[in-house]
Amino acid sequence: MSAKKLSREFYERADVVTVARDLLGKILATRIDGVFTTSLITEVEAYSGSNDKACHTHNGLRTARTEVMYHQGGTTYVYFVYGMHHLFNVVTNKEGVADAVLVRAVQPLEGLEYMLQRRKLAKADKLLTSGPATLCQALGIKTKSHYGLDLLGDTIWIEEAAGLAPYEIVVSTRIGVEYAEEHTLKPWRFYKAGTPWVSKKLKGDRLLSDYEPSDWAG
DNA sequence: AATTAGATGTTCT
DNA sequence: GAACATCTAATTA
Repeated sequence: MSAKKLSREFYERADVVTVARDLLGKILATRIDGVFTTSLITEVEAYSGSNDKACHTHNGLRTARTEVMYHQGGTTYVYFVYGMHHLFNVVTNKEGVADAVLVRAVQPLEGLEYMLQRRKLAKADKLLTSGPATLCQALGIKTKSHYGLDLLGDTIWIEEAAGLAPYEIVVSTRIGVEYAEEHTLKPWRFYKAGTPWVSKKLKGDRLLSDYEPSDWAG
């Protein structure tokens, strides 16, 4: 593989929405429990500490759970929800600013048989890794050992994809944040157009090239 | 095809 | 004690 890890500067950029969009089409690699996997990032959501009621660090909330969101860009933020699921996030922005990108779906590449094994599935369809909790299962990501890791390290990292065909991006509202009031309908979710590796498609989703901010007004 | 219910435990009020 | 960046199986049509 002639792959190149994304730089610290990539993650530390100030606009988390832009970083989220740029993470689409990158390679997410893990070496966990002796198993190497790679996958293509196909769906993401941005969460902003400074202006987003859906974000765990809204209002500067700083607790044991959210601590790593304040670390430098390129750190992993893995947390446990609903009593049974782990979700994987990429911390962005500079140290002290708590933004993150939730990875919601990936397309399996290498290590497919191990992903199937971990998910106890027989076939590699979208059930395998389309959804923030299922992809963590498939990749072996767990809160305890994978919280606060450096993405420039060698357990979980993200690479530039080589020779990727051009693709369009879909803009959408985020999933499962109905409690976030005026931020519920913000267009901060992105996925690769046409791919089956997406958790959900919503009415109102639009190609980025056709997107008008007024589409989500009101 | 679309909707609903139940599982489960950590975190924050 | 309530809420939770979810998934799956079961139910309704």
